[in-house]
Amino acid sequence: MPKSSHIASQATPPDSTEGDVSEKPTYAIGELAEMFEVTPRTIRFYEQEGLLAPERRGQRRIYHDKDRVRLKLTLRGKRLGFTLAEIREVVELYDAMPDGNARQLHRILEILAEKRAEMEQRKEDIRLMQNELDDVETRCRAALEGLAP
Amino acid sequence: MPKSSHIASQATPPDSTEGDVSEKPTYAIGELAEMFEVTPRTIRFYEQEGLLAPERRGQRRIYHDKDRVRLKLTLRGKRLGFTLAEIREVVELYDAMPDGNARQLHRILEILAEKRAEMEQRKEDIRLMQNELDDVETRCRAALEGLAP
DNA sequence: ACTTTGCTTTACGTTAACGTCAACTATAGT
DNA sequence: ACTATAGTTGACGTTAACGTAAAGCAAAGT
Repeated sequence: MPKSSHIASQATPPDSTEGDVSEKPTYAIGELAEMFEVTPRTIRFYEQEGLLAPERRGQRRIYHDKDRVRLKLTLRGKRLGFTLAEIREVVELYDAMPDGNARQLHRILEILAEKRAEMEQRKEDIRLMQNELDDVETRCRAALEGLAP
Repeated sequence: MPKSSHIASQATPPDSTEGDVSEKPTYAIGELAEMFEVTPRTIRFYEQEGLLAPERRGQRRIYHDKDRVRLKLTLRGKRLGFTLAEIREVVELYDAMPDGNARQLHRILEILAEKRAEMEQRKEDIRLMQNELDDVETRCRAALEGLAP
């Protein structure tokens, strides 16, 4: 790849290299990383996996709010035990929406139904897990009572 | 390890090698595996990780209801995105309970509080995720409407 | 001009959670 | 006695999701 030296002939209006005053906010990879307490490596990895597609300004990645939201969704999915592949599947629904034909749209509805079912399962799992925690706590406190009354 | 050939001098009452009629049920590893749709390998691995400790009858592993419940808890934890290490931490609470001293018991209460917080986070994650799904579905149906009215 | 700071790619390393043989053993049925 | 059917212990392989280190660019401050 020839290091293309096109000198930003794009007329991005009052494009200040930094200090977007009253403009749509952009983030460097480090900012985003700190913001979500992940490493830049993680963010680049997610891009490599097709979960993010930030703008490029020269060599650097520029993240917009749209990207920030996506990262948030991704991390949320992770906390719920989804794999990156599964998350990408959902994320791609977003992109596939605007120009989707009928068959694609119906396919999306199918996937949505699946995910919805999984969420219900998770909710049930949480409910049961909380019961367990309650149970352990109760017995734990009982043990403490019977120890030093 | 000398293959100890002590011929089961234990008086396990009407211990039929199989066919426990009206007795506490026991399971072979394969049964348990099928029951939870995991492989025997997985179950052995969980044992190796300290999550299970089945009885041994000779060379074979014998699983009781207690073990079955533990496996169930483990898989539930996995679905919620916990690592085996985290799950073990909770599982060990169970064991550490009966003979726990005051300091240990308080430590358990600490961990319980942490887990509880995590569960709340998960619940919030689910709530938000469901909103997302609702949103996508709405827009998806709208796209279908505007396609073939 | 020089250094710092932050980013870039490339590439190999690591960890968790199993999968996949291979070689062996024990029990049950015929 | 032989075979089929689980189950057993290694031991190495695999995949996902990053970590880590190397080498280099580029804008920004001093």
